[in-house]
Amino acid sequence: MKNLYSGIRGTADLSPSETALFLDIVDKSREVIERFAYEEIVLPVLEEKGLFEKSVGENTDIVERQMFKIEGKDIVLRPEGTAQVVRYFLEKSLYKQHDFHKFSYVGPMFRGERPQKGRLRQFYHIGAEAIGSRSFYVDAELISLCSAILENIGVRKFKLRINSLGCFRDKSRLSSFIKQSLQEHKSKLCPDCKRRIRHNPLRVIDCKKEQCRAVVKSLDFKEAHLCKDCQRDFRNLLNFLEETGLKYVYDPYLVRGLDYYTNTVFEIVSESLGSQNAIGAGGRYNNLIKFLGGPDIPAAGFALGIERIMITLKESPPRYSIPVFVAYSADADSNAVYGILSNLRKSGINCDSDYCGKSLKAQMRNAQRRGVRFVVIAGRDELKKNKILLKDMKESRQEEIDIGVLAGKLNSFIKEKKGD
RNA sequence: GUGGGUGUAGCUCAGCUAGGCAGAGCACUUGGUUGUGGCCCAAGUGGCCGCCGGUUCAAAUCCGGUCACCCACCCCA
Repeated sequence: MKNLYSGIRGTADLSPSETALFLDIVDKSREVIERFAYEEIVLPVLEEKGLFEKSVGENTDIVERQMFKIEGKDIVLRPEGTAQVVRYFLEKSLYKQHDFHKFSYVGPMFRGERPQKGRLRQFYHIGAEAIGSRSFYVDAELISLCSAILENIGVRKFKLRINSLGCFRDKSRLSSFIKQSLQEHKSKLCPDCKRRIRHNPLRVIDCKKEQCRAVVKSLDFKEAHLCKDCQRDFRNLLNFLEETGLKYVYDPYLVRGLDYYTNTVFEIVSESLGSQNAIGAGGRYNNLIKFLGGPDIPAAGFALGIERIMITLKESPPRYSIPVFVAYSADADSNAVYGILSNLRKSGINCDSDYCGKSLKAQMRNAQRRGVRFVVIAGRDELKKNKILLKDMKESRQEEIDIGVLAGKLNSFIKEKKGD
């Protein structure tokens, strides 16, 4: 036998246990997101190409070569969520309804990168965006939401790195400062950085290579590029984070690659991830809404990568198992057997049976393997008396009971033995 | 997009250096006195050795290509 089809490169199939973990992460995230009063929205996977060119930036890798395009149309599979939420916000003129909005979303994103650990072509984001306030308390709230989600999920070791790029003017100033001052050190930089000076000078200060780090350190700019307001806001934010007990690492060399970021940028990294070590990242984008043709409204947000969170969690949640299995002997009346199964389900009991005509021994083995607590054994003689055997697998005890009281009995057993 | 590694049973892998019947463990199926799980024992099922081509009497093994996966770079969440 030969498989005719295989999955698309860079996409993943989640097994039942992986799916359980995935859904657990989503559930626990939603729990926290709700507590922080962000409203979940579901947006389409298809978007106009131009939206991302304009917001994420035409010179970014994402836009230049990682977007999946629909043949012959200016439509792409969304590579990220923020631009899309802003598109929705503007299209529905939500700023006319209230001046402040908080949204969250969960869904697949698509980028045509070469697959690697923690890097798929279809991957899932959990994101949150707060639109309409300049307050640093919003930045703090997003960061605290982000870490509360991770804690609730059970991600143990993560680090928050934070920086401020400053407002649009500060950011451009920093950019040209870097560009200029790096020209004379150009020969000392790695080939990648030599290229970066031209189209994305900010990324040079984020380079991990020793040689480049040394050059960047010698520039010693830190917060020098920030205007008074931005400096004050950033200080206030860091102060507040400290007051509320949120640990962070101030990293003046942290840069986010998307064009729309201004002021606060942050990322959450975990060491258990390998080279794709960011589980989440975000920041302010005070100019994006205006840039996309809307009013001058500030905003901030973040996104977490579900697959990357899954990698950091070694333990899967305990596998779902049914409490009841209906086994039967070969000579039992099968209508009666499947009738019992059906009635148990009507009584709200999760249960299963054998559909392959296996021996009773094999059925018992199957039930054991699946972690079933109670087995209903239906034999010909018992069925004739309108009875069955109810076996407690853990206690290794069984008793003969009337079919009429089975569901009630099981329901109270399940309640009582829950968790043991 | 660049570099390196790996493709053999459902899973984890040995076999490849030096060509000669396709292997192990786990899992699965059946059985070990009539109709009962775990532990143990026995037997059994299961492979186009990723794919295409070349060399050879003979290829999982050598050579060329190709695809996929993994890791790193890059990029990003």
